[in-house]
Amino acid sequence: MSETPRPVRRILHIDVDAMFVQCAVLADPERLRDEPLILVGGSPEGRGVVTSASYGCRAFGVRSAMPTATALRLCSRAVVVPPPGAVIRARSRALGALLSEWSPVGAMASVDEAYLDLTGTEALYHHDPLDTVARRIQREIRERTELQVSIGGGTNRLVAKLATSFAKPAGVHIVDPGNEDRFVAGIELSRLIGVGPALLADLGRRGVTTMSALRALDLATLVSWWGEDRASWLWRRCRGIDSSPVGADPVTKSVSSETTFAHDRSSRQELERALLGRVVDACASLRRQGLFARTITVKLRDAEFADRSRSRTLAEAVRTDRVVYAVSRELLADLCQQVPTRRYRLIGVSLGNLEQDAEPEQGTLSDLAPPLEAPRDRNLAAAVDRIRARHGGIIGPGGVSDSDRRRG
DNA sequence: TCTGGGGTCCTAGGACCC
DNA sequence: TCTGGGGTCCTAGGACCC
Repeated sequence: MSETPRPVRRILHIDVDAMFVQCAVLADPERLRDEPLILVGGSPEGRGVVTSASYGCRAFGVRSAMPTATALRLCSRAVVVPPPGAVIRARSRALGALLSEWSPVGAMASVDEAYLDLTGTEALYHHDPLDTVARRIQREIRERTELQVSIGGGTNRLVAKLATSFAKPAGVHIVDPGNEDRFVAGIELSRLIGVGPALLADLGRRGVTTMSALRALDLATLVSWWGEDRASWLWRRCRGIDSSPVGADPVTKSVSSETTFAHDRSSRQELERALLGRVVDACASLRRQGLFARTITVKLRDAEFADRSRSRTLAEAVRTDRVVYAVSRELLADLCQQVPTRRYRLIGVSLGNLEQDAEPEQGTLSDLAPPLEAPRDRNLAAAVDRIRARHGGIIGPGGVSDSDRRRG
């Protein structure tokens, strides 16, 4: 079988530097424009953690996911602000729209990062080196969205993303074709995408603590440890090999809402009240995206940080607070019965098995059973959504939700 | 230091069907 | 009567990422 040579791919990974911090400044420039020490995250009194820290704070050792209280001990002069959700979503959309003008093949990978496949656009951009095109894109993003980004580039997504960390902040780092293997060889094992604490510990137990030690192993050894799939994934990964396409923006697979209590809760009543707030929040998000869900999952995290969940898949897809809460309440009861602990730190609900519309099929048994959601249920939910959109989220069945109360 | 909230993907076992 | 293998869906849990 003869293979036609595939063109060398030109992939960019665009990553907004401290996106949440930049957006906080854009949301409140008067107060924050000249402030070098900004922490975005939960309140230090509660159990909040740092979502994003300005580079000024990072110089003090502050990192994201660190408890806010700890971060303030390291950097006491920092200003703590909540995530500016609306600005983040708007700038993220603007970034995505701008990038789509540079290439038809691109995808947002999260609110603050995107991939762009420029393969085939060489003539369009005057056969300029990838580095030159990247800097042009970077400049245009700055001018049109006011966002500072770093850009990594290479022949595949993995290498492009790894390259970005060498570009931060505000830089561009391109790995030339043919240099992928050497480039990845010089990277710390813990920075390899997909290698987290658990895999690192597993490797450590087997005496593998460095990238060079991992790369020295043959595929057969890795297969004997983990089986074919995982072994070949890691074998390719530590050599910078990745043929995955850039693709399109991903479709939503689940919608969830969860909350950590300021203090552990134990009474069923308190848990149900908190659960209702999460259901109202998740269902509103579901409807905003025009979706229905068939699977409902309730999650509890106990004082020892152990998670337990119960889920149920319904015969038809639903979207109203009433039905989702009724099912969630039963799942919670089941969880409380089975789990010996009586103190919980977190409760959440997740909606999965999503569908674009939920028209009942004709001529099936569903004609015989009454639907879970009557049209009037859905109309009521839609009406509440409209009122909430006008007045800022104060209506819910049974009262004010947790997140609404926080907004005050 | 004591651990958020939004997600995606994977695995493994069991049920059920062909 | 006994046995098998593949496919799909569901559930629970866990790893990982931003």
